Amino acid sequence: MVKISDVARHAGVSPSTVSYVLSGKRSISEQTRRRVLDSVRTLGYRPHAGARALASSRSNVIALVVPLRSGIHVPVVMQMAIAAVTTARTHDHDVLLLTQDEGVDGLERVAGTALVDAIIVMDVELHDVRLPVLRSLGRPSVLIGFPADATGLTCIDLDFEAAGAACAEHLADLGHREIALVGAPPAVYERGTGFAERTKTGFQRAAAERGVRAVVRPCDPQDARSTATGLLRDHPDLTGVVVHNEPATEPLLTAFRAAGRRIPDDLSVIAIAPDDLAERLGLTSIAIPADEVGAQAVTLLMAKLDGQEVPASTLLPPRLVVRSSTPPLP
Amino acid sequence: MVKISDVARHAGVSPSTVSYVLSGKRSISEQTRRRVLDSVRTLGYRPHAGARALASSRSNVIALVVPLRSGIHVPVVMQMAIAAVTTARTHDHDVLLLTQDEGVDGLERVAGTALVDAIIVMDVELHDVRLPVLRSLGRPSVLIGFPADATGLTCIDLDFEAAGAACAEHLADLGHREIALVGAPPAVYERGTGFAERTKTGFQRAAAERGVRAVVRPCDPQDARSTATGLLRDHPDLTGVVVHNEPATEPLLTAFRAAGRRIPDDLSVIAIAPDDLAERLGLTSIAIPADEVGAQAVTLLMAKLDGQEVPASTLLPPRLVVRSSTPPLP
DNA sequence: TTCGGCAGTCGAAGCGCTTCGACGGCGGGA
DNA sequence: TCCCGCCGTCGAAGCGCTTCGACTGCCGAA
Repeated sequence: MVKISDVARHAGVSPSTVSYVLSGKRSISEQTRRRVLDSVRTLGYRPHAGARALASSRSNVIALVVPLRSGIHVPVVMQMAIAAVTTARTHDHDVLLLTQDEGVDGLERVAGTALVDAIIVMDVELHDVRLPVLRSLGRPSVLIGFPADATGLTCIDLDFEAAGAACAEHLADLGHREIALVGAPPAVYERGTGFAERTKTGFQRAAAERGVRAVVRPCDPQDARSTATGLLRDHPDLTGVVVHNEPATEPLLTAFRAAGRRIPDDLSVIAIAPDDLAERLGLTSIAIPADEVGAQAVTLLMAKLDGQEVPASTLLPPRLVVRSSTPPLP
Repeated sequence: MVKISDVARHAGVSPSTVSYVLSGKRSISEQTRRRVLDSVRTLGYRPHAGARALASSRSNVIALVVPLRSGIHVPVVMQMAIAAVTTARTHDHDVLLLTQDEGVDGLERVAGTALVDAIIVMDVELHDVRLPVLRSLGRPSVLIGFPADATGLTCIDLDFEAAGAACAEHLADLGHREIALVGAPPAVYERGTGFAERTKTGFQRAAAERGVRAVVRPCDPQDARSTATGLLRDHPDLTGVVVHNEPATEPLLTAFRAAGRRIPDDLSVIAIAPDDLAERLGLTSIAIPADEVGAQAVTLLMAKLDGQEVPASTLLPPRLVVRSSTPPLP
């Protein structure tokens, strides 16, 4: 293994000079710089990560905690992870993969051993047990998703309120006068805050602003059929539906069709769902911008590592992709 | 930060004794052991990863290179990755996530800086440019998938030959007398060796042993329709089909139906494909055992890190899951 | 009784890097 | 002309851990 003293000898300088050339933390004459860099190249020098971490108390590694539970959409997670790794690399950092099931211990371990400098947690829950730990860990962190109480933490996610509003506005623009939002299962709403609630708020506000009648229904995926028929019974003039409930999306479409509504002829549909699902079903949709979330999470984390102040919450603007399920009304 | 000398002082021993208690590399009296472990616990000591790596030249981290190209099935990759992390943890190791596009440089970087002790590469190609690097890196590695020339490397994957055979046998058991394998696109076969070829070999061998007529066709996903009609025209007595071509699976089913064959009444179908696809389509199938592949890859790597000899190639036995697409013949 | 050997412990020497303080030389202001 | 201060470089002191050799008792064999 070639070490910094080898480079120093080869370049005719001291090890500390080599270090300063490489880190740029002190001014070095152009001539010395060049000589050192030449030696680095010809010797193929690579600083030892452990030694560097020990001396500088910076490992240049961040932890990424990925979720395991079944409700989540794997491609979205993967996309975020890849984006995170790619972005981390542009900041000269690497990514350590942790699974949800390591839980609190995992966080304490990687932070406590100084294996990582900072942490990204995906898929935080409303009352996540990891929150107090993250707050007291003494290392920067970024959460993907919003817990009930995010004080002292940095969070990022899609702006679900804007997403709800965008859906309502799109339908209003097309001429719909009565629209519905079919949301998460009742249990999710009962738990209080969260992305489900936000979508609803945005949807209702935008509809009100446009003078469009708006109804909101929760929906258990297994009750898709009854939700659909109930909705159509109570609101026979309904012409537009927003579905924010990934597993229920396909069943709902089936149920609407079974109830005699052609899509999109009789009923326009927008999904708030991963792009591949919407793509496959040909639905106008708002996707989770996974790449952007992953990349931004890392960017925020890097800023925090640099000691900068960052906004406590980052809401990414929704992007509505129009597909065949929301044509203009005749 | 509490360090080993703090523990030593608290326990009334020397730092080296603490180290030996923790590593178990020298015998320590039960009494001292207990005292040290108590101190460790009450002080909440965690060894500094960087210091440990520097002193022991072992980082206890392995790299996992995940593929990016579009052909791959994301949930399978994710499942392997999770299994790898979980298994690595049982061996007291962590996993660093690398993306394919870091390529050769990435491997040289993480190995050269001693950031990782060993490497797992997923989705190796037949003539992967990373192979020579892996061979010369001086660190253990395990490949998931088989390149054309695997000398000096450790590989693991599903046993596609056995999978092909299992499909043929299952159909033979059910009473089929003429069966077909619809495989990868022609280009894949032309490239020579690889999993496509192996499946074919196993399929043909088993069919021959059972006295069943067997035909093999490559298939481009966009030519699914013509492949299906051509197959049925040339072999009107065909009653069983094995599809080993993930993207073409659904189009092929559609094409068979369009050609007037009911599934499974007129035509039994087996897929060699990810479980979720087969599940969704209700097809009897052989899945890629992602969990097992990921876990075993890590186990092999750990054995190599321990200096043990491991088999150059590990072929995981296929498991055929019977669903509704292959009922017994009347 | 003597002594070899082993179990249990310690001290010290690194592992390879960063960083702090110091120092020589040189340019510019007084 | 003198001195201050800055630029560029060096030496040395760690960062926290592992590990090697050495030392001390103590037991059992001779």
